[in-house]
Amino acid sequence: MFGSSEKVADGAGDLNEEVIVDRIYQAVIEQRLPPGTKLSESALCKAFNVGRMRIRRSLLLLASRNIVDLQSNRGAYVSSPTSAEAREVFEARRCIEPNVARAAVERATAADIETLEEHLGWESAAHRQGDRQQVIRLSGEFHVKLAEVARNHIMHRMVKELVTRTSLIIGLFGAPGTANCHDDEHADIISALKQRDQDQVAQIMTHHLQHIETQIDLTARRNAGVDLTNVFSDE
Amino acid sequence: MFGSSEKVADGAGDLNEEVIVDRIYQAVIEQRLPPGTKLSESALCKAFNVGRMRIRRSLLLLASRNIVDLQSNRGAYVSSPTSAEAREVFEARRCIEPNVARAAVERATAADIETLEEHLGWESAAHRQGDRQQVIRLSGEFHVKLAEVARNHIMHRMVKELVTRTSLIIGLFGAPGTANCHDDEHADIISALKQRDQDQVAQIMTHHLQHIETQIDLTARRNAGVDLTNVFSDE
DNA sequence: GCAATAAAAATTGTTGACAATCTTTGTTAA
DNA sequence: TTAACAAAGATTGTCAACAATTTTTATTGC
Repeated sequence: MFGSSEKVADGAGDLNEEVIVDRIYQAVIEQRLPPGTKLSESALCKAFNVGRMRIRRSLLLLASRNIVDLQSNRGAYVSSPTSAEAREVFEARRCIEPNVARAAVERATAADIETLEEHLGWESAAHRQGDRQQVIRLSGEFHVKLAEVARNHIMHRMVKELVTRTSLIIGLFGAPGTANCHDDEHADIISALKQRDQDQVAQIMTHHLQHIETQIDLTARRNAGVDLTNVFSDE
Repeated sequence: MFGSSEKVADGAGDLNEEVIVDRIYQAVIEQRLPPGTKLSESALCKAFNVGRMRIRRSLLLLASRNIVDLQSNRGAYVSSPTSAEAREVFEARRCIEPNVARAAVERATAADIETLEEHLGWESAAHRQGDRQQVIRLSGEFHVKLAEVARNHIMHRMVKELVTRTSLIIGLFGAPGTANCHDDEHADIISALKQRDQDQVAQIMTHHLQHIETQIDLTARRNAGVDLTNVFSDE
């Protein structure tokens, strides 16, 4: 329940940049790291129990994905997308994800579909139990997992970045308590996937993304800051 | 004509990572840095006249875009895409660039079209003069400039990365002397752009990308290495 | 009490030295 | 001559100390 337990928990230790970047991605997706949160080097060093260089490299990578802003001599902050940037993110998703879904139809194995259905099960379970954080995490991850099924590393990486940024956008512009997605639309996607109907999958995805975009309002801006030590504790 | 002139030329100096990354992108696009070329830190330090840290950060950024491979304890090498990766790059381009072209139709100003036509002029001039390196550079850049017209930073960045990787792929798999694109197809794109016909622009782009993909053969693999000091000299 | 200023603390940026690893060179023996 | 091995050299990875900047705290004057 405290940051340093990171090291204690898996004493094997020495996480590489990829792991650190991924953990921060996760934290952003789950909205445990709201936009604007300062990511100080020393705090991250303690949280992940690694040297400062490792952290700096991780922050650079996150900045190159627009997940954090690196301000000269002032430190790293979780990115706060502007409304213009938000529009770009959604446009990019509308361009890419329907095609990702198409590719997923082409390449989905029975095991893939099973995995997605299992995921959907978790999603609706979290929804029923009112576990908001899990709902957020799982609904975002659905898109990433679908991109995995598409078996294109470039697009997978892209979707991961876009989903993460969407989480930030929803955190800033969405109505409080709004999740990323409605799981029933995810169910429709899986259903079309099983029927191997590329056009329909693409169409549902397009509509789904439009739906998400509808749920946000580009005016009000919440701010927030959290304690890093707690964010990265073992749950 | 030699590396250290870099500093002498613009003594203002102190290039930041963005500039260094961009210059290496350029060099890769123009195939002055063939796949497999070792990018040793000391050589780059001399070439750009910056400290090692700056170079290491730049290499990390390039690695995160799959332009260079970072091998532990062995150094950085210009990426040598496998045939599988090549397929992923082309698939990604087919997914993204037709939509980029569509967006460009939506947002192109008269000035934008003029810029593109001017660029096309340079392209055909280079083609006529048989200046292969310029042909390569300009034909790749056309796609990047089109992405600029689309006014979406995410997609612009994406196209830049994909075009650069395509240069590597052509260098490895393409017939020797093959350029990136045929400029007449670029002319068709501009023409459709002027008519504001989104569907047609997308269709031409799709066909154009297929054409590029056709020109490569996924069997033979050339190797090469060059002298860094010459590559980054002022032309 | 409040604003402005100055000192102190904390944080980030950079550099250089050292350790670890790989590569090359040279030597020896089969 | 070739292969295996050892030493030397070069390159990359890491760390700790220092410099530069920002943020916080304390003080002074109004």
